[in-house]
Amino acid sequence: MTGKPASNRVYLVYVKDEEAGMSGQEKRKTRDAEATKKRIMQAAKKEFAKHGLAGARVDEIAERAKANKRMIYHYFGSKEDLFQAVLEEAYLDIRTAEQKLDLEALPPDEALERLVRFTWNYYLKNPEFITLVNSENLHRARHLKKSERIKIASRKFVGMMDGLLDRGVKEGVFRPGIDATQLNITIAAIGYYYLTNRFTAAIVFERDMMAKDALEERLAFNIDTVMRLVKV
Amino acid sequence: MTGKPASNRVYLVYVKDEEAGMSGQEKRKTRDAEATKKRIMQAAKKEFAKHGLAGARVDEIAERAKANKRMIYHYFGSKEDLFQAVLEEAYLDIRTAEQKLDLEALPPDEALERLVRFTWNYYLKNPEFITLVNSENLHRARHLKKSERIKIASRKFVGMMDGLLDRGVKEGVFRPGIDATQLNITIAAIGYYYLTNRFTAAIVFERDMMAKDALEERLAFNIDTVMRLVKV
DNA sequence: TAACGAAGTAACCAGTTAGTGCGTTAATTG
DNA sequence: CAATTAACGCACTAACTGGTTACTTCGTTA
Repeated sequence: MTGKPASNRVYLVYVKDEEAGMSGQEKRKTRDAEATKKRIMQAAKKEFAKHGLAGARVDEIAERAKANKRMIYHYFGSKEDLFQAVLEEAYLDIRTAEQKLDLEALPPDEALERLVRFTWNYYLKNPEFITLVNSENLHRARHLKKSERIKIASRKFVGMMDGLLDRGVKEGVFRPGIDATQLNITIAAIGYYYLTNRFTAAIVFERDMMAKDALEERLAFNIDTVMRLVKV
Repeated sequence: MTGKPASNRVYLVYVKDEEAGMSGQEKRKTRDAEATKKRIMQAAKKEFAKHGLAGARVDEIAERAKANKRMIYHYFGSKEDLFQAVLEEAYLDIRTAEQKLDLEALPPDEALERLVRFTWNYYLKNPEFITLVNSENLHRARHLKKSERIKIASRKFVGMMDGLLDRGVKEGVFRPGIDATQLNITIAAIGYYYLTNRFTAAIVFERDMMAKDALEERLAFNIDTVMRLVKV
């Protein structure tokens, strides 16, 4: 009736996570902002990859990350901002891995084959990347547009391919006049399409697209395709 | 107080759609199940293509179709069933168009080029197809799996390609040993990937992917890629 | 022409979902 | 060690959304 009404909320005491017999796993520290952020990012990557931006559920991400939903909003601001963070990290990861291929140290044709193999294997081992990119394109690259870091990393990547093609032409192993962008897109396409559309393709072609020999056959076919395209 | 309470709903009188000066367009009949169904399908195709299955809004579809939401559930049962209907129609449409190409009447190399051109142009003119397929793959082809009609149409399509390759080998214009499925996937991939990922690609490659000359360049590159792949 | 089934409609509902208010608890620092 | 700061958590809500109820009205046909 008078003054402030007493809070009717009930708060539980923190439960120590030292459950008996649960050792072996490194014990989660009680407070660790970076670790929590990382767990949220990982969980979000999975969830966004599985259901797309619209289909993903923030509650699900929180649960998977073993974090409170409030933390997501604390660290990332909104569902969309979280998506953007996840997407940016995914792009940066593949671009970084590409830089590590050290293609400059190899003869042009070997370098190109290595790139085709790498691209294929990266998609294969990081299926979330493909789905995230699909989602982002459904949203007309609205999020990627904002990332300056991605633009810089992309330029470096395109430059690397330009250099590789030039070198191949100079050494007489590649025919001249090939556009680096077109080649890049093709290398990505022949792997990406196979993997992203493997479910519908399995029905159309009545094959198990993910069988070990099917995957090997595809990689060999793709290398062949690219080599026939560039060789003199 | 007693007996049935009177309905408190207010019903509006049907509004005749003979708005002054709106002629020229063929007047919509007051009752036309087929037309309504078709409008719903078209609206759904747009909405699903634009936002994906999860992102699409049934209310939006109803509005765009100028139909009542109840009609969607009356004709299609559920949002998912509507998606399935739209997807099936989309697949049937491209498979039908392919059959009409009459590739058997052409020399093998010309037939193949025609198919590459057709595939590219079909994707270009039917952007919803690509996005629907992406959505369906996000859902692991859950809906397509149920469609027997698609399976039959697919078999016919694969058979056509098999025949074309065989004929090319016999006539000595194609090299032997090419797998029809791999080739098919590649033909689709190099067009599909370019178009579906045009938004992120525009950022990575800093190009306008949809500029007229960019599109022409890509088609030429794709034809070249396929021809180098199959020719002896 | 009465009557019946199909086409059409608006209001409603129950469950979901992104996002918050407001509090507690652990770590850090003066 | 007191005070401040940052991490964390529960309960809640406003808006949304797929689906339904309960009707009206049109077109056809027995």
